[in-house]
Amino acid sequence: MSRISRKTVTSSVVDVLREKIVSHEIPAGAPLRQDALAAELSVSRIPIREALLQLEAEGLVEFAPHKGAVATRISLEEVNELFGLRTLLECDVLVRALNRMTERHLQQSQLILEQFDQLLKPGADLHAWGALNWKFHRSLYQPSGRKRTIGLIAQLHTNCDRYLRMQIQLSADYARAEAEHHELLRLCRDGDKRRARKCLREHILTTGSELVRAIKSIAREDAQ
Amino acid sequence: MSRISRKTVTSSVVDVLREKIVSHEIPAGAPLRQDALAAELSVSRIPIREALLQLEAEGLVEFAPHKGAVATRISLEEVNELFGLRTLLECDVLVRALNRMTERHLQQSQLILEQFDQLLKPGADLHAWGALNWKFHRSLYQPSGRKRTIGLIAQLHTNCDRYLRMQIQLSADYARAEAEHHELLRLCRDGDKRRARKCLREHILTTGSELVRAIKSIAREDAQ
DNA sequence: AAATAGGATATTGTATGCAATCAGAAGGCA
DNA sequence: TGCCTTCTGATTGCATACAATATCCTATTT
Repeated sequence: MSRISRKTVTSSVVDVLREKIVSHEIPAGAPLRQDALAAELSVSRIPIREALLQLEAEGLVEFAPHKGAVATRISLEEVNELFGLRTLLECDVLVRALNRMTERHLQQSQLILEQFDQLLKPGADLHAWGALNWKFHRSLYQPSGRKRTIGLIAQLHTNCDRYLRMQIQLSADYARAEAEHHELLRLCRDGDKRRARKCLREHILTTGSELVRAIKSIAREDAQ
Repeated sequence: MSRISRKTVTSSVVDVLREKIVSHEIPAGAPLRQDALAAELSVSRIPIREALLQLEAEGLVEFAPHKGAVATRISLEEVNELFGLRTLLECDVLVRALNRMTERHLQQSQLILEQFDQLLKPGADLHAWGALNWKFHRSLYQPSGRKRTIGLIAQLHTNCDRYLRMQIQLSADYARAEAEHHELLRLCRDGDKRRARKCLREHILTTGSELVRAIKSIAREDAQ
C-alpha cells in the first residue's frame, strides 16, 4: 500500500484551488468568495476557509480579516526575489546532496529526465511540465536530507510555476531547460561540485530573468 | 492610529498557542486536543482548528488527518538545518540591505540595541529577549526590501527561539550575543560588507552550535 | 495464552445557522 | 454641491450540531 490515507475534503479543495490559481484560471487579484467557491465545489464554507488558510501560507492567497481572500498579485520585484531565493537555497542544498549522492540516486534522476521527452510534442501541458520539473530538482536535493529546506523550495517552485505560466512558453525555453538538466545531471555524476553549483545557479537565474523580460514586454504591449 | 484593526478570535488563539509552544508550556510532542483547547480558551473548535493550521505553516505543529495536531518534536539535525537556513538567508539579505542602508536605518537599529541593556538584569525574560533580538535583526534587513525573505527569516527565528529556550540561558550567552550585535552594527555603519557578513555568519552559527552542544549535554544527563 | 473481530468511546471533519463586520447607497444638513 | 450619518445587502467569523474516523477495550476463538 502506498496511500490509502483518507483524503479529507479540505485537502482536495486545497489541490483544486492551488491548480486554479497557478494556472491563472483564477487570475491574480481576483477575490475568492467563500460562498461562491463552496457552491461551485459542493461543500460547505469550512473546508473552503481552511483551504484558503493553507494557500495563504503557500503565498498564493492573501487573507484580510472580514474582507476575504484574494489571489496574490505579484510584482516584478517579487519575481526577482523568488528566483533569488531559489538560487540561494537550491545551490546550497545541491552541494550538500552531492556529498551523499549514490549511483542509485543518480539513476532515479536520470529516469525522471527521460520522462521529459514525452512532454515535448504536445508542447503545452504546462501543469505536467511543472510537476516533472520539480520532481527532477527534488530528486537531486533529496540525498541532502534537508527536509525543511526542500519543503521551502517546493513552495517557491509552485510560486515560480505560477508566473512561468504567464508567458506562452516557447518550445525553445523547454529545450533549453532540458539541455541544462542533462548538463546538470552529468556534472553531478562527475561529482564536480563547483561546476554543478554554477550550472544550477545559471539554470535558475536565466529562467528568472527570461521570465522578467517576457513579463516586461507583455506589460509594454498592454501599455500601448 | 497604528492598529485598531479588529482582532479576530483566530488570530488571538494563534498568538496564545504560539507563545505556549515556544515557551514549552506546551512541550514538544504533546498532542493538541481541539476540545480541550477550545474549553480552556472559551471559544469553539473552529478558531482552534484554524489557528492550528496557521501554526502548522509556521512549523510549530504537525497535523495528521483524523488524528490531530502535535507540537512538533525536532531533532538535532533539524536544529542544525534551521540555523543553517538562517545563516544562508540572513547573510544574503544583509548584504543587499547594506547597499541601501541610510543613517536613519542605522540610528533605528542603534536604538533597538540600547533597549537590550534593560533586559540584562532580570536575566530570565526570554520572551522579551527573543522578540527584541528579532526586532534588531529585522531592522538590519529591512532596507533590502525583500519582504518575502524577511518573512521566511521571521519564521525561522520563532522556531530557533523555541529551541534556544530549552537551555537555561546563561547570562554569558546574552552578553556574547549583545557584544556581537554591537560589532555587527559597527561594521554596517562602516559599510564593510564582507566583514559584516562574516560577523553575522559567525553570530548565527556559533549560537546554533552552542545550542546543539547544550542539548546534547542535556540528553546525556537524561540518559544516565 | 495469543490473536483476531467487534463494538464502545474519544476525537476529528464538515454542515448549518446566527452574529459581527464591511461596502455602498440613500438621505439629511450646512 | 459637498460632507456626514444611517440604513441595507453582502460577506465573513464563529458557535453549535452532526457525521466520519480512529483508538482502545473486551469477548471469542484457536
